[in-house]
Amino acid sequence: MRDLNFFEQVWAVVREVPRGRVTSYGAIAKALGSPQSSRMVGWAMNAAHACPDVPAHRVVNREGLLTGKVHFTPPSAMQQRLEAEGVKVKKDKVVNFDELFWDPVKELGM
DNA sequence: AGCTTGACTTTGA
DNA sequence: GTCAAAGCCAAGC
Repeated sequence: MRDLNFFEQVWAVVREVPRGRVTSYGAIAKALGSPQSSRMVGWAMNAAHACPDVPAHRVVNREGLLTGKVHFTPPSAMQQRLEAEGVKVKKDKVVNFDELFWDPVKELGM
């Protein structure tokens, strides 16, 4: 893990996110050791956009809001994919986010 | 080569 | 309780 760049680490975590589940930038950043590096998670997602193995649509902000949907192609693809996985999205916001939230630190034992 | 911005979060006032 | 600032790493200009 330490040998990988920040992006690689982020991708590794996001890739472990179960289908129909969502996580937050802060949770991933925290799992990497720096809760405040959540911004980089966003950049990582931007780079991960080219990686089909990295479900960036399952990554939302800490409010469960699809803040990065505008970076998708098309932007509505994010919500569409989430709904396709069983995740209800209302007004760009994940419904039952608290239940659907997937914490890498807790699940991965970090 | 250096400064600014960026898909966020936490903490301080 | 709400507003403002700091912090993180990388890419763009």
